[in-house]
Amino acid sequence: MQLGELEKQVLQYLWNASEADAKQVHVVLGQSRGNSLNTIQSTLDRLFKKGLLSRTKQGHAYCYRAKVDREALIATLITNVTSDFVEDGEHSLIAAFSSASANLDDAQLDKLEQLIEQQRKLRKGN
Amino acid sequence: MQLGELEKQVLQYLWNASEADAKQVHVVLGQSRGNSLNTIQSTLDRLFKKGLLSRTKQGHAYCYRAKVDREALIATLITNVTSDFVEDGEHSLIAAFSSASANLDDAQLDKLEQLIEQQRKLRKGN
DNA sequence: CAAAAAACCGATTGCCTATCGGTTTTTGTT
DNA sequence: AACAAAAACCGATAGGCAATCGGTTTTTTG
Repeated sequence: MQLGELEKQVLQYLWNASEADAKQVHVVLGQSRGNSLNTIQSTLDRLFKKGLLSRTKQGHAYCYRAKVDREALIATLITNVTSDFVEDGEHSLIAAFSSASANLDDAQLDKLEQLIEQQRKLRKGN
Repeated sequence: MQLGELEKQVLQYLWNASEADAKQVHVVLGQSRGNSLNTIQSTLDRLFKKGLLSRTKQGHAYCYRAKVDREALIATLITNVTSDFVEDGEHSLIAAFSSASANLDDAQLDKLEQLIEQQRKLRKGN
């Protein structure tokens, strides 16, 4: 799945705003970029069709919400872009880590280890 | 940077073959997919221009080699696709792990931890 | 130097985002 | 119910990139 510039900005916006209709998004993004309300509407619709947003009729207009959070989207994008290069049984994140680990600083390594521990504890509980 | 289907296959091929000219790639990939030699040549050229392959005149024809290995490419792709979503100082892998950790099985968690350790040792050495 | 091989150029197709104009459908108001 | 305004929807166009080749130019080699 390919994301365009405007689509990314809309997503960012909705992660902050939690919800908004086309008009609101237009005021913030469209205005500054010089887009018409229509362009914003199309973009919201495209994101909706891609399953990245959910929407509900809120009286007058559709009210959009991000359906995936930032972390989940990042994970999806990584999987998509790497899947053709990853072997069976190999998880793309792990393959990715193998290649990117040198770019992580010590603090980030700590953080990751910490997240792993957290995940382990979570499992024991179940 | 966007990679097409054929481009990916060519890369995979070169990671295994270590080096090859258009003709050789064509025999293996083009034949089965029904591409002309020309298509293969264009693709090799496109990958070369993208900096993913290097080439040298080997007597008669260009001899291509992968300039980046699988892991490095994966790392690059991940960075590209996620860069708009990660904050300064944050690494996309860690953001991704936060959301994907639940999908990793125990063995994979082990593996990851192991890789972290390995990376740590590597650093102490320097 | 001439034939064959390889490289290069340019055009076409297909897919996807961005962008809007214009039409239809909904809503909210008399 | 009737209408005007708002919102949604449809369809078209432009731009970017991969895939695909035909055809021409340049190299190589006998």
